[in-house]
Amino acid sequence: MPHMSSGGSEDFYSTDEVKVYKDEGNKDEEKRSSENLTEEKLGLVTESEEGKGNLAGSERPSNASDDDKSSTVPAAPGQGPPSSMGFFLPPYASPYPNGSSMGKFGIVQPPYPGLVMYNEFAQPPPAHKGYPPVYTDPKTGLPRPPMYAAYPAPGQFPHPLYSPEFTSASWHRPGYPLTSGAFAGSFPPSLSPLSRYGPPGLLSHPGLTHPGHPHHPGIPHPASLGGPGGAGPHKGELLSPQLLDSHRQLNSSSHGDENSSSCKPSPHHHGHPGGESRKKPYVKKPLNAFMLFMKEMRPKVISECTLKESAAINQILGRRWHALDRGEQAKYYEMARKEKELHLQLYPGWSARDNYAAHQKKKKRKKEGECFPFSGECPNEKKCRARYGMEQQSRWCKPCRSLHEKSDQAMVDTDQKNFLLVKTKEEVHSL
DNA sequence: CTCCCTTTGAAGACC
DNA sequence: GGTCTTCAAAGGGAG
Repeated sequence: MPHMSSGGSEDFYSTDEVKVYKDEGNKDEEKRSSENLTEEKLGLVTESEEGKGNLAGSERPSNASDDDKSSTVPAAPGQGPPSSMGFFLPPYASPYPNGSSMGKFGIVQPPYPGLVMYNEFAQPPPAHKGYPPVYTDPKTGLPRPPMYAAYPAPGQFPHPLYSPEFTSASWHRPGYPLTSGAFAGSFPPSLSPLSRYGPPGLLSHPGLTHPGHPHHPGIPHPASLGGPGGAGPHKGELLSPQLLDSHRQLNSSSHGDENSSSCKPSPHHHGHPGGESRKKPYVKKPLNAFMLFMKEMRPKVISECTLKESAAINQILGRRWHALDRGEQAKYYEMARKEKELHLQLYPGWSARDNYAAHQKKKKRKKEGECFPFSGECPNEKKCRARYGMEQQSRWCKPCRSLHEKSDQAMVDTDQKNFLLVKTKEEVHSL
């Protein structure tokens, strides 16, 4: 990751880069990027398809050093040097705060032979590696291991499976905050397709019903717990009877003690607007490559600058995404592909359309957001931009133009801000 | 309390 | 088939 080696912050203050991604006046660049990206993406998937082994080989140089890296205490997010690209450390902790984990899965058996298990990550780190600090979620007050902690702190999870006898597997324990987002916001992308979804086979595996939670099926499906309630899909008809039953169990068991907090809706969870939908969990869309990347990189970016607004963070992440080379992006495309694959297997009848209905209100509002170039009403800049393109900005309505200028300026501001932050950090560091 | 912002990608809707 | 819209995550900000 040579381009990230300077601390991953160089992109923060590259105004030019901002324009590349933000100023769509740079048509050539955009077009190139767009076209090539499409091609590249196809290539990436194919590439990763063809070279699954390669992922661990040529494409895994950063991961390839797992062993090397594992010789040191793994850094918690934001603790490691920025240049370490910590997110390429094997962040394969499972996302499931209720104790379900990739590790458990690994222990039992891969439910889908077709799904490649990245066995090199299935090995726990040596015991001497220690554990990263455990943070406390300021909101929930619950212990919150680093988002991407590969090695959860001992004693943080009262789950029996985390007891010493499971030590060898417990390093897979979820390094997740028990977010109110009902796991939705808590899984670290993993090269494993099971990073978000509990192994379907385990969902109703009687053998995995753990003693503390007799009705707990073991591993909830994050996507299925998309609703703030985090209790399971309401699209029961979309689930297999097995899964449905599991989710019912989940609902009735309320996730047990330590996880009950995950059922509390978050004020910031916008998964499903509208009061009623808040009570009705649903099957979420599988994350795409960029979403996986964002999830992984967000804490890192946040730790590198004081920005907290997601919009700003996402802009940075967007630029970083473009800055990734093929190999690195390929990992995320591969992860996304597996996510999708697993999602499909878990919810064969599920369609993204299912979630549209719950957003009708929002949808309607946006639909109403038509461009009225002369009335000065245009709630969505992209309307004019899409309609007339950057070449004909003169045809854009006023709001669209000012919005566009504003967003450009915002980007510049953000970058200047970041530049100052980075500079300050560097100065402080040099002292 | 709810929605917006902001990003990219995937998928569905629509013409 | 091309274009548009919605939704995935996230959390501060605004109304």
